[in-house]
Amino acid sequence: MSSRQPVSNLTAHIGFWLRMVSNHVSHAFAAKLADKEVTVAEWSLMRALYGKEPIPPSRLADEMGMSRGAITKLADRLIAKSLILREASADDGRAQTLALTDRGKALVPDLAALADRNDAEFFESLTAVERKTLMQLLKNLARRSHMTAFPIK
Amino acid sequence: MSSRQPVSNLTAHIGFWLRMVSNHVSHAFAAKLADKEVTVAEWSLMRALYGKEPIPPSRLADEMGMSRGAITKLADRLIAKSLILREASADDGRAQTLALTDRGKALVPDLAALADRNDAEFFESLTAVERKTLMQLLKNLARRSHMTAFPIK
DNA sequence: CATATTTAGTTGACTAGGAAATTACATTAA
DNA sequence: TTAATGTAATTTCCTAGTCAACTAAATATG
Repeated sequence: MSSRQPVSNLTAHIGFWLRMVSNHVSHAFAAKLADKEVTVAEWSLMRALYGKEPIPPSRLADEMGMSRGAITKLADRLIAKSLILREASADDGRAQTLALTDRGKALVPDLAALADRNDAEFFESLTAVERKTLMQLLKNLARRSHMTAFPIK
Repeated sequence: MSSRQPVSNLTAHIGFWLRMVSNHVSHAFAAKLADKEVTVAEWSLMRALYGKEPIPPSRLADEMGMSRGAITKLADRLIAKSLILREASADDGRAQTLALTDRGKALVPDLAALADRNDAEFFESLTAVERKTLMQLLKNLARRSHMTAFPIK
């Protein structure tokens, strides 16, 4: 039944190029973060905590698009590095909250600068108009497909 | 030293939206492939073999942007599913080659159809002009940053 | 031509995530 | 007010990668 279907070229898909570029950008960012001994997921969690009240892991899981189990382990690693801390919630005996330590708070601006630099590095080869167009197209796609969680992987 | 740097919003980065959309597209594709009991990496390897002479794992590693060890294991899984086969190279006693089985060859067009459908699903909300613009911008970025390996993850 | 080096592939230890089971607490209903 | 149900987080088991060590074969060198 399937033998007559033509097999389209991979590179004919927008998704192909999207993944190609996205992966390279993420890889380059991961390499920059590695100098600070932080992973992309760790950065993402720290950024989510920055400038906010302590947040329960379940909310981070939703925001970051990861499972709760993954957040537990990710938080464990950040706690081991003294970048965040976990505290039992005052009002709900089941709940925990996560918050940046002073060390964590101090590190976020450095990492944010790396993120800025990484983005600039890849996209400054486009004109200002092209960048705006690209951003707008991507935002539209995200909105129309109801993409809400922050993209980690 | 870092305390006065402003911390830019994550959503200000093109890379953020790129990753958001790319991850959603890939996830949706993975779900479609799952019905056929194939992973994205498995599809990618099969597609790389399709319509070609047997290929050494080392070349697949380069093309797919994965380590050789990963290709060994990925190939093991595909062999277990009788979708590809591994043969010793005639001329080089160290080398192996990988090729699709008949079953594998027959499956590729089905999977390619899923890839087509997935891409259409996400991007048909754009106009033809917008799609073309997006594709072109991504291709330019890929070219300018010398992205060669196929994007797997 | 014997030995050193390089190359192809595999294997093992480790990392990071998901899904389901588990634990502990909270809420609802009888 | 006790039992049933629901919810928050963690733990366990599994998958799929990386990197580094290893094996075997090919090539280069003294």
